[in-house]
Amino acid sequence: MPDFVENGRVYYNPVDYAMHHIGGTWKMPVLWRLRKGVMRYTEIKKAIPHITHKMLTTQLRELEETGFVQRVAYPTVPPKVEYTLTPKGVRAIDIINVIRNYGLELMEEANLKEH
Amino acid sequence: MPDFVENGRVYYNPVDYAMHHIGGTWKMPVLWRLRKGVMRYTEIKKAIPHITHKMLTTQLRELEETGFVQRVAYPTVPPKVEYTLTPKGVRAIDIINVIRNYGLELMEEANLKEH
DNA sequence: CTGGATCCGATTTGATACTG
DNA sequence: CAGTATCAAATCGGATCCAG
Repeated sequence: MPDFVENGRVYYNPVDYAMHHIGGTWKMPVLWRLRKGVMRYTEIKKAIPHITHKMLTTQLRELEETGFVQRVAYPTVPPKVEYTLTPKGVRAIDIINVIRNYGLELMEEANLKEH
Repeated sequence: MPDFVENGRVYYNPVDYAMHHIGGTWKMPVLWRLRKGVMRYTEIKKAIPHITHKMLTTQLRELEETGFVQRVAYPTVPPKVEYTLTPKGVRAIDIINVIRNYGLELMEEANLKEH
């Protein structure tokens, strides 16, 4: 499998490419929270423990640029901004679900071994 | 979903936990190469483009500690060391396969859009 | 052949302050 | 309410050297 270049960035393999889009500490949690429908910025922030303001905004920006999330801003005062999954984002939920279930599986094994 | 603590380390969610075990740039490529059977250190190194000596050894060490890979060293001169997947490692291949196919899917979409 | 250790630059992340 | 900018801390990764 040769390298894959996009926007001047080199990806070593398909896993690398996929993880660049939905990987990192925060992208999957953000997508996962949006799976049931539209959410406002502050809602997402409250729903994800530990995430900082900076991390949430940068991750949302990247997910928007890569087409996983749609951002709709209402020009009101104070501002109101809504985020929803695009079809591409909905597709990602399938993958996240697999990884999530696998994580639960590993956690169970780990728990069992502690006794 | 509350935090999950193991070995003094805090995991925020099941995805976080799973990715700590098989995530990062190199763990999945290493496991993937081992899917067909036993390999020696240098074989793996040659099979994975770009990986450095340091990264391969540290990732193999971690995969061994977490039970994904078994290491067998033959006390010969020069040394000969063989790596194989454990059942836990074999199980991980299923997940990697899903992520890998998803990556291929995203890469196709991206290629189509470039024209 | 395989592995460990060190140094150092690059990248990522968090805390904080400021804005309309 | 939502977003941007800046700075510092932490983590990660590569190059290199030494060893059994």
